[in-house]
Parts: sequence; C-alpha cells; structure tokens
Amino acid sequence: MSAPTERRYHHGQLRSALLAAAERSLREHGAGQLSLRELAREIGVSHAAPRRHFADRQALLDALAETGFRRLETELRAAAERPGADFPRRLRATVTAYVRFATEDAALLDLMFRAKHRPGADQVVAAAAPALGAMEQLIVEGQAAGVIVAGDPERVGVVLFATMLGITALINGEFVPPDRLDDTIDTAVEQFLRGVRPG
Amino acid sequence: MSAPTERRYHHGQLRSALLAAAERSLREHGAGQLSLRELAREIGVSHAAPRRHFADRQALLDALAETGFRRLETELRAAAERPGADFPRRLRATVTAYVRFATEDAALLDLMFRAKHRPGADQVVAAAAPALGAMEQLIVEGQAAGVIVAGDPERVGVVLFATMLGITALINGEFVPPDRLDDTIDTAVEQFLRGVRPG
DNA sequence: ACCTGGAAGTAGTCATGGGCAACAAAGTAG
DNA sequence: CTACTTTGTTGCCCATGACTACTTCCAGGT
Repeated sequence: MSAPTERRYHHGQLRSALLAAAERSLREHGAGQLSLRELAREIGVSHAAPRRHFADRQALLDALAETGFRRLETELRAAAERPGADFPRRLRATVTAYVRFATEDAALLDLMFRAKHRPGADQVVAAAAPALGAMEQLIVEGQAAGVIVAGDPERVGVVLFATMLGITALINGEFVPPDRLDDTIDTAVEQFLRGVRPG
Repeated sequence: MSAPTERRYHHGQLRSALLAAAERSLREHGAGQLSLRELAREIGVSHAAPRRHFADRQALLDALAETGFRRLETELRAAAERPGADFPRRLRATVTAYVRFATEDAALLDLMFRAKHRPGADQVVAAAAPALGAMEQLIVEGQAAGVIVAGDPERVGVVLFATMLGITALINGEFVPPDRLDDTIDTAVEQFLRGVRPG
C-alpha cells in the first residue's frame, strides 16, 4: 500500500498538473509572472520536465487559451439556452456570463485574445470560433423573435459583442467598481435593445 | 567643433532617449519583449545607465503610460471640439480618434489600463482622469443639445465608453478586419444614439 | 582658480528564468 | 529478456533585472 503522494520518477499526469498549476498561477499573478521553473518546483519535478509536454512557454499559454475558449463557449451557451425566459433576460444572462468569466479570469482572457492573432496559434483560433458563434446565434434568435432589427446578424451583433468586451475592460481596469457591474450590464442591454429595435 | 554624434561620457538626454526608444520598441514588439538592456545598447550607454532615470522596468512602463494618457486626452479633445459640426459627427469623430489611438498603439493602451489598477501608480491614475473627462464632457453636451436622455452622464456614457473599448478589442484581436472599422464605428454610434434618444 | 558635492554613467556581480543536450529511469512491444 | 519509446533528470549556456561600488563630469561657492 503506497502513499498517494509517493514521489515516483514518472509523474504520470504532468501535463494536466502543469495546466492546473498554470491556471492558478495565471489567476493569482498574471501571465507575465508565470514561470515554467516555478510550476515545476510546485509540482515537484525537475525544471526541464515541462519541456516534454510543452515546447516552450508560449505553447503552455496557448494550451490555456484553448481550453479557456472551450470553457467560455460552454458558459455562454448555458446562459443563453435557458428555456422559458424571454429574450431580454436570456441576453442579459449571456452578457453577465461573459463578463463574469472575463473578470474572474482577466489574465486568461487576455491570453485568449492575444493568442488568437499570433501566427501559428491555429488551435487557439479554431477554439475561438464556436464561442463567438454562441453570441451570433443569440442575435439570430432575437431577430426571429422580432425584437432585433433584421439584417446581417454579425453587423448588429458586433456592437453588442464590443459593448460586452468594453464593460469587461472597464471592470478590470477599475474604471467601474464591481458593485456597479449588474447595473452597468442592465443599462447596456437596455440601451442595446432600444438601439436595435425594429421599426 | 565637435561632431554632434560624438560619444560623451554623459549622454545628457538619456531619459527622453529611453522613453523614445521604449515607445518604438513597444509598438514593434510589445511590452513583454521590452528590455532595459536592449534599449541601453541601442542608445549606446551601459546596461545600468537607465537605472539613474527609472527605478526599475515598471517605472519606465508607467512613464510611458502616463504620457500615453496625456496624448490620448489631447487627441480626444481635438476630435470632440470641432466647431460647426453637429453632435453625431463630433461623437463619431471622437470615437474614431479613440479607436485609432488604441489600434495604432495597442501595446501602449494595454500598459495604460494595466498601470491604472496597479498599486503605487499614482501618476498614471492622475493622468487617466482628464482623458476620461473628455468623454464625459461630450455626453453632457449631447444632453444639453437634447439628443441624449437626461440623467447621470456617467451612467449613460459608460456604455458608450465600453462600446468604444470593445471595438478596439475586436480590431486588435482581429475579430473585425481593419477595413470594416469605419463601418463598425458608424453602426455603433448610430445604435448608441438610438438607444439613448430622449422620449 | 580651486575644491567639493552631487548627478549621471560604468563595471561587475548575483539570482532567476528560458531553452538546449546528454543521460537515466520506467513502461511497452516483440 | 531485450530493444525501443516516453518521460523525467542533471547540467549547461545565455539573457535579463536588480544591486553595489567605482568613475567622470558639471556646477556652485569661496
């Protein structure tokens, strides 16, 4: 019967352990402070071990960004697909879900956006698309429900998406205090719906 | 008669030379790649010389952020205060000025926002306020002109500000191609004005 | 003129971190 | 059992930020 924390030569789950530790470090200290050697020390492996799983520091960050997009998509869809609620509520819930994700994991979001337009980050770009699709789908449904003016959903939706991103930036930059978050989202959604109302 | 490029022991303008070189490096390679030693080499001074003018790397970045806010304020006010133009035009010009600043100096803007909510960056915070004031003033004028609903200008303006920031993020993240920038701004301003129209 | 103190720049050191290469251990397939 | 592959280790090099002690230069007072 061996103790579960026994130090073995082969860690066995190093890749996922690295990702988990990196995610925590990212949340606590930001991407700039994240050090592969530090992660290795925490986990209890040698400083070169991470290299077997990630070619370099950037590769680890890219992997984080990729899973980040997947998690974001999941949370957006969960918020948007709440049956029974009317469109404004669903819209507000989705925006709230995005902003919460983006403020709780500000450094991760940073990484996600940055990675997207870096050459060679194909995996990340591929992971980004579905998350954005969740937003566009919501716009289309709003048009079908008759509360959003017809036309290219991307053209209309991009403004909503922008506002959402901007609120995030305002919260993270502490231009808006956290306790005014809900109110700000309410105002933004309300103004948006007035701005895109048909007729 | 000494040659102007003569190598003297005292550079004389090292501080401003560092800032200029840093601004260029920031634009070309981003904040992460900016190295004090590299700047020193470019300028032709020893690796420890920058320390006389900036306590550490962060202090240099803070100084960049500070001048960035001042430049932003100047550009925003120039765009907003164009006499003779009607309110929507001035609003659109201001938003365009912001987005142009933010996309041409994406890394700098990053720095500005990041520095603002870092403890000890008092100078940066102080420099940020007037720039934001330029936006709020514009909203107040819109209310006076009767094209924006009355009420707390900050509450109304924060959504505009957020949308502006978001468009920036979308361009920088390459979710929106640069050639659709003007169209996106037009749509956003139009929707905003419809959303906050009195009555 | 001199000298004296401070500002500005230099040289050398240390610690940390990324990246690479050679080696060792552990699993796996034949 | 042996050969191959994967995974982790040790040791190295190099760049950087930060610190200290030393040097050069300038300016102001006498």
